[in-house]
This record gives sequence, structure tokens and C-alpha cells, in this order.
Amino acid sequence: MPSRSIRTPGIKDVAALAGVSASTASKALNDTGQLRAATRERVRQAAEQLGFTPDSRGRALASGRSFTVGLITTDSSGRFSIPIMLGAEDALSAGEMALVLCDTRDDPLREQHYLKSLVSRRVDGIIVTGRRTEAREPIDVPIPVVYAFSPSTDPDDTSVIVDDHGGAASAARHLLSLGREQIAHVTGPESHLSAQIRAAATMGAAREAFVGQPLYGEWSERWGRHAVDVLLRAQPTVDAITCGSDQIARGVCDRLRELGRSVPDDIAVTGYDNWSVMALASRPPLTTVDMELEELGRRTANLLLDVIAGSPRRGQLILPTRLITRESTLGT
Amino acid sequence: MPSRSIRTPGIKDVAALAGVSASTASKALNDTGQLRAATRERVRQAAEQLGFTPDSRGRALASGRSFTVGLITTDSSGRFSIPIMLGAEDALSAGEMALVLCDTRDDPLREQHYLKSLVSRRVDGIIVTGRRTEAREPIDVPIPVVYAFSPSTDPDDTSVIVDDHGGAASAARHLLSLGREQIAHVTGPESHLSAQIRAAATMGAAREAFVGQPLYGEWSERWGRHAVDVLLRAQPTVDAITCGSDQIARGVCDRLRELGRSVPDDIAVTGYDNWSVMALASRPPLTTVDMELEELGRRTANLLLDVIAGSPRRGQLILPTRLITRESTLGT
DNA sequence: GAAAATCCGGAACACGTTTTCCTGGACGAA
DNA sequence: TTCGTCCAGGAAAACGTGTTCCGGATTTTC
Repeated sequence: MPSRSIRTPGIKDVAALAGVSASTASKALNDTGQLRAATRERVRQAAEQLGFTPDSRGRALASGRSFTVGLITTDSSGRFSIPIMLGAEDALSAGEMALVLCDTRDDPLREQHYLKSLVSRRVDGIIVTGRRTEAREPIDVPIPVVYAFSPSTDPDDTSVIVDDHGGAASAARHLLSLGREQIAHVTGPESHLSAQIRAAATMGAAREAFVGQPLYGEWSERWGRHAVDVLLRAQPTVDAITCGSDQIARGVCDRLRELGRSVPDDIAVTGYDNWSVMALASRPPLTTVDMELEELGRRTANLLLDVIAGSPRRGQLILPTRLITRESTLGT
Repeated sequence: MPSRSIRTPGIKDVAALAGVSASTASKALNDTGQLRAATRERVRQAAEQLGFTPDSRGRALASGRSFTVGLITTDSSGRFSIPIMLGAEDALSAGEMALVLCDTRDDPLREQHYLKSLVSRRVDGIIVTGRRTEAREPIDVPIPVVYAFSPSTDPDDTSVIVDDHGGAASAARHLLSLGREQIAHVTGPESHLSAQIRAAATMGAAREAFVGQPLYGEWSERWGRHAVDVLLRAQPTVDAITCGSDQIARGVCDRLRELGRSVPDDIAVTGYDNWSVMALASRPPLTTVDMELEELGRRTANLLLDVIAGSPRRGQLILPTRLITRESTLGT
């Protein structure tokens, strides 16, 4: 008796135990073909008894699909890619698909390497995501691709992006609805598209209530604190500040408190990102814009599944943001 | 002429173009078997010309391996799992292995589902990780498994964990070496093993310099701020505070500053985690303990590769932490 | 009771690669 | 010349599954 009997049981073992052929066992387990109910049950019990788990490698080979999709991210250390990843993984696992993770660390060589690897694995599709909202070069593979967060520069590619304009505008409108009349904006580097978009949207929505010019700096608490000094010197009567990120907003709140200005009684503040460790730890907690990145990941994955299934939806899908209101605008 | 000529070229196409058999082509491309150098080169050129990429599904079936490992995480939203994931992915990709991501979201049903899926994919190995340092139930699969961060309750399983004791002790010794004589400790819930360990290690290392009792609370800035009030009432002459997390330490610093106590001149403060968004944004920046989780992920992956290769290393591997010194203990 | 329709299950092949075994030829030694 | 050795490469099997086709058995219909 050869010792190879310890290998995991295959469909042939199940078939043998049930007294049928391998093909019949396959049909029984997949609810296909014409089989007597009794036979089906017999095969099922045999599979159960042996603890049979079908080998998806065989299935992949036979079906021409791999039931796997690749996720290429230029930086998963960033806090944007993570929720997208999770959302995608969530949507895919519901469809019995697996997600293989590829973090290029912004290295084009690594990206090439990963692409080769994914093509070699005959992945059913690829999701490409990055940490910036700037469009990126499309990748060149004979496989369905969907871009998330960072769209492809080719408008015919399928991309899912955040409505950054709408998000910033909703914060400004919220402040207007609360009766604020002098709204300023503090945000990140002007070289960042998202900073530009949010600034433009804020000015557009606030109209004549907007005061001064957008203050561009960096995405940090320190800049938020410093910006308050700059701003109060130029616009002493400002009564609301919308910020390009929760980090900036937290810095703004800290500095205002140090100066004895009450938030929101004297000056209301809004953030952006709904990054809980910032938005909730801030004093007071921040009204902020949630980009709903996990939902974006889910939508991206579902779109990719559609493409794989043969009904592609070309162009950019722009997902709405959600305004989260907290004490930094509403008070207690 | 059938239109199926548009499918991606297989090894048989390469072989045909090079004028050899499929098996010869395989040998040529894999540098195995006995072939003339000229033949090898001819096959290589043919492969190049056709843009041939081997189908790893076929390879997987033939070799009995899948060149894939699964990563099961009970929560990838936590900031502990992420660096571990990235480190593991880094180490694995160097070995031409792919990582499939499974986030159970702490749901046992999802975990079962994922395990089935991974077994079905005939994954070469599995990494299990969690967000707490408490040991967890081992998983039951006929596949090599290595546990990261959260060890298995079975001491014979392979686990890679952080030297929490050493990390906390190193912070205390650092303070002693700076001449501090009254060291207090503020940390998270007593129900958390990591809080207990770090408290015990701090007391053990500080010896007679330790004052009062460890203050257990929660992993938040708010608790850090509140703890300062509690602590100063009981121990007004304290000159150093080690904290169980960077969040707590940041809260401690904020409150001390509000009370007009200088950090580190009056009271030195240390954190834990080296979570840059906390440790660097804190005023002053925090001296803290880095658990080097990315390295832990890499080590875990390499250990798993060893197990797969047939040379398992059983038991717990305890990795050292690294003390990062900054202004919160050293001053400017 | 015979012909037709229906149902059930098996044999064979396909998927793409690796690997084992084998053959035919070239070459050196006796 | 003949035998043995070595080399280059081909044929076939193997991996595990899904699917197509086909024949035999059972039931239905007139």
C-alpha cells in the first residue's frame, strides 16, 4: 500500500467511493447534467465523508478563468488605498473571487514585475489604485482593468473616482446654511490636484462669503496651526474655515483654542477625509467630508466583475461624498 | 482560419515557431534537461517574439504547488495588520509568490469561508495575523501556517511575535539613563495583555524609580489627558511618564503643556508604536518604541517559506523592538 | 408488443505545463 | 566493425477538473 494515500482526496476518490465515474461526480457536485436525485445525494455524502475540497487549479484550467483579481497599488501605506483595498476585497470575496495584493511602492520596475506576474497568473482582472487624485498612465495588459481613486489618463478606460468638487462644496454650503458669512480655506500644496479642486469648489460654493485667497501649504497639523496666524492677521473677522484635510483642521482647532477663539461659536471649522483618528480626537470633533473609500472599493470591484462578465462600462464613474456633521460646526 | 488565433500564445506555439516539441521548449525556457545552447537560444527568441508568458495555472497543476500564500487577518483596518501585510507581501514577491488577502472582520463564519477558499486554491501556506497580542485559537488546515503578532495557543505552532516586554523596558531604562527618578506609567485597558505586559516590564525595569501604580484606561488621547490630572494629584513630583501607546502619550503631552509643565524639562514622556501621525505630530515629537511590524511581516513570510520548503522552525520567534528617541525625552 | 421519447451515467477530451522515459544518432574504444 | 556511452530531443503521462458526446436503460405512446 503506497503511502501516497495521505494526499488530499480528489474528485476521483469521491467518485470511487460513491461508485460512479469522475464525470458523474463532477455533475453531482456542480448541480449540472442529468442525474438521479439519489445519485446526487450519494456523491454528496461521499464528498462530505472524505472532506473533499475541489482543487480550483483544475477548475481554473478547465474554465479558462482563474477566479482571481489583482490589486495594484502604488502605495498601500497611505491611508487612502487601504479602505479601497478592503472594500474591493469585500465585494470580490462575495463573488468567490480572491484578491492578490501588489504594492509597487511607487517603483516602475516593481510595477512591471507585478504586471508580468499577474498576467502569468491569468488573473481575471486588475484594479489599479494610487494615493493621489491625479490621473495616471494606463497600464498595458490584455486583461480587464478598472482604475480607482487615481483615474487613467485615457478617458475610454474605466475609472471610479471621488467627487472632490462636490465634497468641498457640501462643506461650504453647510457653513452657509449655518449663517456663516466669512469663509476661508486652508489646504495642502497647490501642486496637488485635490487641493486645487477643493479650493475652487469651496470658492464656487461660498460665492461672496469667501474671503481672501485659499491658503496653500502642506497636509499637516503644523501647517494648520501656522495658517491660523496668517489668516487672522489678514482676515480678522473670519467666522468659518474649511480645511483640505482633517490633519489641517485639527491643527487649526488647536491653534484657535490656544488663541482663545471658540470653535464653533467664534469660528466654525470643517475638515476633509473623516479620518477618525484625527476627526474624533480633535477638540472639538470635526465636521468633515467622508470620501466613502470603502464603498468606492466595492463599486470598483463590482464594475470590474461587470467588465469580466462582458458588459463593460467605459469612462469615469464619479461617486458622491458624505458630509459628517460634528461639534466643530454645530457646537454641543 | 479560425478566429481563435487571437488567444494568448502557449508553449506549444513557441515550440512550433522554434521548430521543436513542447517539452523541449519547456526545458529550454526553464534551463533544465539536456539541450544544445543553440536550441535554447532559438526557443528563447521565439518566446520573446510571441510575447509568451507562461500560464502559471498549468505550472501550478504540474508542480503540485500554487506559488500563492494566503494572509488571514482578523482586522486589516487596524494599523497593526497593515505593516505586517506589507512586509509579508514584500518578502513573498521577492520569491515569486503572490499574496491573497483575506479580511475576516472578526467574523468566525467569514474565517471559515476564507479557509475553505484558500484550501481550495491549494495555497502553499497561510499567514494568520490579528490586532491583539493575545494568543488565538490555531486554525485547522492541512497546510503550513505561521502566526504573526497574535501567536497560536498551541506552543508547537510557529509564531512570530513582538518583544513587548523588552520594548517597554527599553523605554524605562532610557529614562533612567537620563537621570529620571520618578517614573509613572499610563496605558490602555487592563484587560489587554499588551497593557499588562508593558506595565509589568516598566515596573521591572524602573525598580525603585517607579512611582504609584500603573494607570489603566483606554487607548486614546482623551484618556492620556485625563490621566495627567489623576497622576499629578497622586504623585506631584513625578518626572517621567511612559505611556502604553503614542495616542496616550500625545494626550499626556497636550495636557502637560496646558498645565504649564514643560516636556521634557519638567516631565519626560515616552510613547509606544512609533505611529508617525501621532509620534511626529505630538508637541514635542515623541520618543517611542517601534515594534518594527514590517520587519515582523517579512520574517513571518520567510519563516513560512522555510516551512513550505520543508524545514519548519517550531515555537515562538520573539523579535526585538527599537527605541526611537525624540524631543519628548531629549529636549531640543 | 413495438417504436419512440426520455432519462441516466460513462468514456473521452480539453485546459497548459512539467517530468519521466525512451529513441535515434554521434562518437570513442576495443 | 561492433559494442557501449553519451547527448539531443521527442512522445506520453501526469496534475484535477469541466464538458461534450454517446450508448444503454427505462418509461411512454399508439
